Amino acid sequence: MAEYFVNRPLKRAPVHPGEILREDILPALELSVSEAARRLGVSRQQLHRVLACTHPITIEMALRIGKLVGNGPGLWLRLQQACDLWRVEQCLKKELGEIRPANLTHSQD
Amino acid sequence: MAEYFVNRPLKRAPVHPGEILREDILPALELSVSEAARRLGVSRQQLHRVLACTHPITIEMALRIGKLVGNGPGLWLRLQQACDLWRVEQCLKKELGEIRPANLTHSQD
DNA sequence: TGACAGTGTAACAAAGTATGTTACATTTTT
DNA sequence: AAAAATGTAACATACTTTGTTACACTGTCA
Repeated sequence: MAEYFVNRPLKRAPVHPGEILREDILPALELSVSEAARRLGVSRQQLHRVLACTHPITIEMALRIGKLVGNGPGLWLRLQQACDLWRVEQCLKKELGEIRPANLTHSQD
Repeated sequence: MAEYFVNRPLKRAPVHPGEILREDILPALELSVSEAARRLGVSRQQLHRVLACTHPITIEMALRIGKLVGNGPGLWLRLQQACDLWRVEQCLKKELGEIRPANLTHSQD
């Protein structure tokens, strides 16, 4: 038991949702990159950047992809947010360490 | 029963996390805006913009606030994302309507 | 009363980012 | 071989977050 469900900062970067899209989803739907981009209403380059994991899945993109794939934007947003969170956490470790948690004042007003 | 748990687009904009921070959290911690900003390591103006709900809680802000409040960034990110999602959905309704969901090909390779 | 700290609001600049467009080389398919 | 799809790069554009500065208003306190 123990640490399986502990919400702890990850040691390594989470999987980028673009990778899942490229490796699993598009093949399952038998969609080429070009055709997927066309149907999503974005440029081929933009989709490519997402699939190459160099650009994030924005909320707009998540809505588009969610509509095309049929599962809604939630999954893609959660995956992307995990990536963003991890990245920003790395950069901010030092600054965050200097923020002291505020204590609740146990006043009984 | 029925529609309470249905994941349906909201009719009205979700509550901005800045409002919760301003109305509930900061008062409970007995922190002024100026002091909270100082402890968060951001400018007073930036915190004010968040509290006034004119600016979003970015991931960086969520990490800072989560550290100060003591509950982590998750809550703030979820609330903010709900706002963002709603806003973008409003702007994209038309375009999203034109995206036809892809059908799974039931191939048995 | 006056001094002072906190707050709301606005304008500006700076830095970063997502996206479309264009171009070109390489790979795959027909 | 021809055509289509893909990977990669550079550029411009628009948008956004943040800090800074400035000013007016409020409440507190000596």
